[in-house]
Amino acid sequence: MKIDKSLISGSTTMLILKLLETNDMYGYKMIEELERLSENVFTLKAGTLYPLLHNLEQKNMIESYTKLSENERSRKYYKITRQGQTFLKEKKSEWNAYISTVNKVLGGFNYAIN
Amino acid sequence: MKIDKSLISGSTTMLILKLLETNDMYGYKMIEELERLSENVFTLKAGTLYPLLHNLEQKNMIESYTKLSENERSRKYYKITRQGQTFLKEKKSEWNAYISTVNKVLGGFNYAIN
DNA sequence: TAATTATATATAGATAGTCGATATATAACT
DNA sequence: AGTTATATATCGACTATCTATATATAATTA
Repeated sequence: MKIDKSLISGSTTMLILKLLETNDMYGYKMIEELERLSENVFTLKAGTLYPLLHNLEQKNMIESYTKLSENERSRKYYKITRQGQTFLKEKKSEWNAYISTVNKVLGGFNYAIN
Repeated sequence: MKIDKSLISGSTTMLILKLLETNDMYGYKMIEELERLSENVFTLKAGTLYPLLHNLEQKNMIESYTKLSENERSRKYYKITRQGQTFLKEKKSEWNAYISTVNKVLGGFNYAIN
């Protein structure tokens, strides 16, 4: 199912931090992972991800380091910081509050008198 | 709980159409109703709502009519169209797919090998 | 009665998140 | 040798939302 992109707005940061909670990861891999885990629903674009990563690093939510292998090219890995973990926890709480509130409005009966 | 506004992005149209599914309503009342139903979580701003209503009307999702009362001022009521009802149904499906996908990513274990 | 607050609608400019397009570079494949 | 996949980056555009401002009337308060 195709989902209106604007709905996804705002949750990307949370999802990226969630990926990093488990493993350090580089940008390109995040795109693939998000696609895989979401079963092709979230197809994050490079033009969205990289500026977002730079922004999160600037805010000290993540840290980067470059890892080199002999036969591999250098990749820029990101690691979630203590601050980033706290932030993720907050975002998850907000997310839960948000969906329960939307569902309240969607599911609830409207007693309005107008 | 205070929720990051950017998370809410995209669901406003759906929530407005949901309100209109039950009753015809005027703009100002929608703001109040959304605040009441969401228990003060969604505080939609007039500067957001009115352009959104104009946009929905232009797309034939809603229709407006002015209702006058002797001792009351004139209010601009909105009514959901057949097209708007179909659209709302779609938005709800997207919404459900969206939250289940986010939760899949948030809750799931990460088997990634990097 | 005058001033203020609540109701009601509207628009302009700013900001944030995302996208498509484009650029660059290297590894792998044909 | 040329193309495709991998990997990172930036720019300009678009959309949704916000704040601020404007206007007008009804209701309340000083």
